[in-house]
Amino acid sequence: MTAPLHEAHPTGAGRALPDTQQGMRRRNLARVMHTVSAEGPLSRAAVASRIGLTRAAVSTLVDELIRTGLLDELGPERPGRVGRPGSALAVSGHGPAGIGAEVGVDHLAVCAVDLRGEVRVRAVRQGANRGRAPEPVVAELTALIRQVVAEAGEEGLWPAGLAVAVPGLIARDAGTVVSAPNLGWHGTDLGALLPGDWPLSVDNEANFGGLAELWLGEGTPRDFLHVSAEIGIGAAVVVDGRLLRGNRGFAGELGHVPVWPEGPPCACGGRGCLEQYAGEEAVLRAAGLELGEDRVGLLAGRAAEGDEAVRRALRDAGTALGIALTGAVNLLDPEAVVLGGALSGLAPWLLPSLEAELARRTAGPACPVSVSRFGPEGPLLGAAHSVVRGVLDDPAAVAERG
Amino acid sequence: MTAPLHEAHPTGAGRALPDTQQGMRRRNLARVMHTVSAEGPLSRAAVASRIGLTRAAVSTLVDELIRTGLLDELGPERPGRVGRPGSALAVSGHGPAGIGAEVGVDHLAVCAVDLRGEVRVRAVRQGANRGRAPEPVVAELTALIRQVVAEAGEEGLWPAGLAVAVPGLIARDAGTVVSAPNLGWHGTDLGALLPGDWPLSVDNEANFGGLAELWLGEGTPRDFLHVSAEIGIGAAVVVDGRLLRGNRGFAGELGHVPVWPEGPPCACGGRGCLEQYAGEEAVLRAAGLELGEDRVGLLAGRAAEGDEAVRRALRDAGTALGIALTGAVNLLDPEAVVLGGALSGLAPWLLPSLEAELARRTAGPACPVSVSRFGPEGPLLGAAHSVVRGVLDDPAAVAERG
DNA sequence: ACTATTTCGTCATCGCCGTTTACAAATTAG
DNA sequence: CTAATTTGTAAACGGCGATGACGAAATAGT
Repeated sequence: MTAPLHEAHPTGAGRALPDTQQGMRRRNLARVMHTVSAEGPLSRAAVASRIGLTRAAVSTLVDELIRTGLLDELGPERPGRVGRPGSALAVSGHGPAGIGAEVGVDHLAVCAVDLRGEVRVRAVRQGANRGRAPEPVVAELTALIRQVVAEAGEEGLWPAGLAVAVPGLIARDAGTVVSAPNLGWHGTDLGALLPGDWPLSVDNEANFGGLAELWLGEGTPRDFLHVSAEIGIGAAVVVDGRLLRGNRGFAGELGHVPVWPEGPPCACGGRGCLEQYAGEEAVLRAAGLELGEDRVGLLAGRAAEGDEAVRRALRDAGTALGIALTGAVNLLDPEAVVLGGALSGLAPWLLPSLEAELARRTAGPACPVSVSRFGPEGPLLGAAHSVVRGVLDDPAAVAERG
Repeated sequence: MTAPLHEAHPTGAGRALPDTQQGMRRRNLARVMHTVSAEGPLSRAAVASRIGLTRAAVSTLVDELIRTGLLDELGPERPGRVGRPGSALAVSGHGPAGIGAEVGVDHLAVCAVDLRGEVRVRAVRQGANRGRAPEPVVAELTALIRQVVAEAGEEGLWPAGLAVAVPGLIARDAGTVVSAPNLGWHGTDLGALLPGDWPLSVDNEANFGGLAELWLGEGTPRDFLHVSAEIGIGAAVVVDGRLLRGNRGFAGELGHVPVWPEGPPCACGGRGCLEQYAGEEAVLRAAGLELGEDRVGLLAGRAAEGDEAVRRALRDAGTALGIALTGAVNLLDPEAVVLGGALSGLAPWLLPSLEAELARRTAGPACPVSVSRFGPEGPLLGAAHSVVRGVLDDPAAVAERG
């Protein structure tokens, strides 16, 4: 093919904001931050060559970022090459921090992450939240948050925002929990219950887990499916480095993909949904176990001991997951599937049947399936990092507030 | 919720090109073109208020676009309001045009679309292409293209690019047909067979059909699933106004989503794929008909006559489609599902069972299903318009060449 | 009919920002 | 110790949108 290829879905069209010189400046500040953040200590010249601007332009951008405390000048690099050594720049470990919080079925967790991406403070509170009213649970969470914020403050960090991961459906662009069956919450406006001191975002646990994988996973592609399961089975669909939320924000409801269309009825109104085969309750029932605390640990323990009923239950769950994922993979053609959340702990017993099913139903090479490094920590990390990313994406905004 | 909400998946990060003033200018030229194109004749002041720039800035942008022949000044508007009437601007009907081409199983089609979006020239050539070698088919297509280009030239249009719709899998960012089972083509490099005179793009028929729906459909949302079927069943997944292509460019293979996991074996290696229930061959077989020309017309005709076997076959296909779409809708949460291509002609008999199945398996309000206005013309229109969109997206580039 | 008001398009000026060019500083190569 | 290379900065330049003012062309009010 001699002629250049045309892109049929250009992105330039959907831009909403007017394109002015100030916007250009803001975007370039963001690109400097992202580059330094992603590629460690870097000289001005190195940044310039990476983002395609001149050294002079980068100098003024870096000056501004140093003035606002978002970048630190570490001093001259130890040279190995010819020429004057550059002055290493690094993202500051002080200043704005992302506060992540998680409402789990069995615990509450909060952490503070600095711009470098390091977890600086964390606090966890064990205790079953299933069936408790939102108000006392959120009150406890607020106490934890205030504690973490205070400790972070002692280290020179101030909260740039708060992100809360919840196991349930969240209304898009609003902090309202539409439905969290694990907790028994419905139509709960978290924004009204949480402190309004900082910018707040609330999102599905699976989504934040997927974002953690995208931002922190090593070698994670920009197109993948991140599957995580508690009682429900959720997936984060990441396309071209962006999380797909869907029209109402309900995208990723893998748990209600039909697997055997005439299977057992499901709460959603359908029959034979994935959740009926690979959901926590279904697996426990198939394994002959009862509901209780630390159900994943129980399953993993029994499976490791060689309990045949448990192993068979997990094998069957893997098969059902494989069927549902075959559909998803055919529809989305992702570069990889990543198992996170509770699934990562059960992966050894799920993976064989899952991968077999996926391979059996795929013509060419099957989509690779891997296990998240973060396990149950993914959502919390993803939440905190979403705030950090927000700062990296618009450093000028934070400079105005800081 | 008092605090502003934070976006967890900012787009600013992935920008590849350096952000310079020339880029800003180019983007603003594009925004002017898009605005005028989308909202009909508009004065400079109206454009300015819409895109957020000042009248002065828009004036210079418009001057440049008029100089390069992309915009026309129609003269003073007839005023209904107080104040000096503006001078109406419209997209030019001369200059660059998009050439769309389609390789169908039973026909070849080519058309030329001007920047206003109007089809100015079209040419169709009936004749079965199934099983023919690529070379003679593409030679015929090339002749049609040259004919259309010549006729367009007489109207003052010159080709800004050529886009070809093919019923099959296309390698991403290359003009190679990986597999087109309807035609019997495999690994065919169309770029080498087609004239290299213009920028070329090749894509799946379903994708171009979905883009036509996105760009030309009235009231079509920016998030939807466009399903079309010939022998295979393909879907265009449109997310936030962008076509989702997937890692290898194979996204949207709805035909191989498992519907009944232990159903009849499929060429893909799986069992019970949607194609085994709603694919053209399967429906014809279930209806007791034989393969032949104009198979869709045959089915529609018999169904209209009241043939019970045909109606039952279509009803069952609708049910299978409904099951597969339930999975897709749960995964993507689109705003709508649109049936296009051959399906639009059969919609009266498919829709009832399809919608019933979708509603039965959905908890809240089911995702609305509609039928494309374009029918079998969608892919051709989408292809031609993709070239036009490319011009609107970067008018400066075309000015350099024109 | 005449004036005031409103809106449109344009022009000159200004400010912002990345580029270009030049140069001093700091290192390695020979 | 000199030449070559690379870094960071400063000054002049040029492109581009914003600002403010002004004439042109319509309506609204008297």
